[in-house]
Amino acid sequence: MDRILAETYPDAAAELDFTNPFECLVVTVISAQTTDRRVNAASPALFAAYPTPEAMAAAPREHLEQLLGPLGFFRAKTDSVLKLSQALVEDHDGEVPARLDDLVKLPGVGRKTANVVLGNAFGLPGITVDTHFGRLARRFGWTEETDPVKVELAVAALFPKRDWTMLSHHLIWHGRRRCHAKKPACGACPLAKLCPSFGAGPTDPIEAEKLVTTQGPA
DNA sequence: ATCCCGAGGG
DNA sequence: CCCTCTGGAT
Repeated sequence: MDRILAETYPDAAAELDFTNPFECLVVTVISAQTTDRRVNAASPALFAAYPTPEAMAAAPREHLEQLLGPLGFFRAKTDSVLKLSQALVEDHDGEVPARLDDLVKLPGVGRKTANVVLGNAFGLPGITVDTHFGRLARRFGWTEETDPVKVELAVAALFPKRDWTMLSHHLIWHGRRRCHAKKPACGACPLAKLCPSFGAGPTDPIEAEKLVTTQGPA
């Protein structure tokens, strides 16, 4: 299945430059409620100006707001990256911690963001459980999403190679290119044969949500 | 109108 | 549980 996704989303590899933990962390934080295209457009200038936690912690708020403007929520995001950088400097010696417990204690970092950093920057078990993945999970009827261990087990069964870095990005691209919120491209979906919502099941995302008994992934 | 690689606060 | 933060693409 890893191979199928790699062939289906060849461009996902090009987007993979999240081995720098700080960049990975900041990019994920500012990605909230925004599209990856705008994040990718804004990121080079952001990290050219402020490549480290120390530099970003000392950045003028006005300049950050200008850089983050096109993303939306720019005041909240400026606040987030400033507080995040300051916490990294003050509490973690300017380094991004590689443990889930430490990551979620950082201001503005929740479980989704922490898992992205673990999976992408550190190569540890941690998948990108974003809204894209939420749709996929609902379609597959995974109702234990709130238990991250269950989610990881389910995904590991689907992707036995467990290349967490590529998996995270393939799931993102799968959400972007196939498993849309509205009008999903089920006909071109590489997971169609495995998806309970394909064919007999409802393909409309609103109908598919009725399949679950609990909330989506946290 | 709806949604996007969410988190914090009430 | 609810709400707010925000702008651009479709």
